[in-house]
Amino acid sequence: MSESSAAVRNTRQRSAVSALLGEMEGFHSAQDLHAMLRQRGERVGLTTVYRTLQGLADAGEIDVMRPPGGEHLYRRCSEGHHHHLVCRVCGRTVEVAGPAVESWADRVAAQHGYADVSHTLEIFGTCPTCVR
Amino acid sequence: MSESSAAVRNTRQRSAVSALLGEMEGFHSAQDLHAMLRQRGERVGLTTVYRTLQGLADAGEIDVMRPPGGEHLYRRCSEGHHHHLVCRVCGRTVEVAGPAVESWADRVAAQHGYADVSHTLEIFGTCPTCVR
DNA sequence: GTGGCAACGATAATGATTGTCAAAAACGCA
DNA sequence: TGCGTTTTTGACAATCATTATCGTTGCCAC
Ligand SMILES: [Zn+2]
Ligand SMILES: [Zn+2]
Ligand SMILES: [Zn+2]
Ligand SMILES: [Zn+2]
Repeated sequence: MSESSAAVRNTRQRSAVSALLGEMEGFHSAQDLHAMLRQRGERVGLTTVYRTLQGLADAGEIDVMRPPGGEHLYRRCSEGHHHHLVCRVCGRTVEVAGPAVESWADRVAAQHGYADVSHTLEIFGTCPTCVR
Repeated sequence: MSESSAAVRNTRQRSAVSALLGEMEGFHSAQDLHAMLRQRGERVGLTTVYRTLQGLADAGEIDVMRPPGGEHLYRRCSEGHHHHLVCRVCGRTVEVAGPAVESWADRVAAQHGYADVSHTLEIFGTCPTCVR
């Protein structure tokens, strides 16, 4: 049987990725983060970066965004359901909450008899700094 | 100067793809559509299906959706800005309009000084038929 | 008709992500 | 601190949807 140990081990690599995410402002790709780690002299494999990010995402500790025609982007976020206002240029991100939107989505889905409702919502724009 | 011809030629292949899209209910992938065309005996290359779909999308005649971890999906839609309530199982789609959401997104972006605002929004669920 | 040029399509290339699996490292326990 | 078990790592190969090539085909304006 054995529902033994959840067994999530502390490794140098995991710490490095997590720490890096703590310092980043906007969203960044796995390959970006991997490159940054190498520049810092941290020795972490690309595969491990992908795996770690996926794990953190599954655990709800970071958010994933999949922009049109690009790689997946990751960012450490606050808890709870929220959405993002993201700068197309630099990735700077503002977390936004829209209770009205949430209820609207659920209501619309219910009206059409859809169950197990979820949604995705992202707002894109050019941030004050990047408008030049 | 010549603002000559938009030069969009009528071809058997383009007609076939467009016609097929007219009969489909929900969203379908390029590969799906290509397979359906072949079954009908239509001789259309996969590359052409991709190209045609992309062209139609650029022209605003069809909508594209990029579900998590899957291929791009295409569907012929009505004109104007709208969003989709999509069945995770069968792809059945309802077009929904949410003026309140549109203005909310613009307002939020403006409050933070973001310009050139756009957004993406999709609602997912299980349609009445697929709930069994 | 016919010539120019867009469209086609078989094929190769791309590129992010995932799978593989032997070697390395954690960690509970002695 | 040493050991065995189990997880994690990471170099490399594999996947797979999409895109780029580029010689051929065929639309269509004249
Ligand atoms: Zn910016
Ligand atoms: Zn929401
Ligand atoms: Zn359904
Ligand atoms: Zn909208």
